[in-house]
Amino acid sequence: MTPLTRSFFARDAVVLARALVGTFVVVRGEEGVQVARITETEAYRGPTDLACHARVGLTKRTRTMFGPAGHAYVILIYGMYDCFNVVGGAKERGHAVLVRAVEPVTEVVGSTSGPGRLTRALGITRADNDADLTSAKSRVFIAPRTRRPRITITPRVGVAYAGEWALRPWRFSDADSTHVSRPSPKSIGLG
DNA sequence: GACCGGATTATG
DNA sequence: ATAATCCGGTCA
Repeated sequence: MTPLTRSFFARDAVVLARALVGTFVVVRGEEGVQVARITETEAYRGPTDLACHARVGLTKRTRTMFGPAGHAYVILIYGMYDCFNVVGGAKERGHAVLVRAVEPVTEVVGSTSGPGRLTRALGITRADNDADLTSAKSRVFIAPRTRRPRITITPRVGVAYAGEWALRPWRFSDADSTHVSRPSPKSIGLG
């Protein structure tokens, strides 16, 4: 599989999030290559988006987000789960897309529906933070989709603290895939 | 240098 | 419903 090029990623996170549904995550582990198709994403649109980590500006943690598009932004949440994001944005603006679910193409052990689950199943960790997803030499990269999925659009999950930003319809999922995450009870009833 | 609270999940 | 579990961001 051939990785997508930089220009694919260097776009507004909302546009990129939608375009990433149906693309393939390729992970080159020690026991071979794992491939999974992205079925659910969320856009995080830079410093002005109060749900986005970039809202605090350029820090040690967010440095990757403000770097070049097409790199991986992997962070720890709740002390125990890694989240896999893809850096977007035309001008290193702190845009990123969270990958919330994938469906296995090759054999993958464990559930891949849910941001914390897919990283565990695919073996993606913070060690992969800042990896260049446009290079076939990277341990992790992303390859083009082979068909255009039907997309379901909903508000983002788990960002109720972000006020009106939590209502933005910036979550994109494959309408025909069963491999999507279940919204946490906390996020239900937002409006 | 202490404290707070998550882009979640598993279990009761 | 709630515990598990770490660290970045914030304030002192």
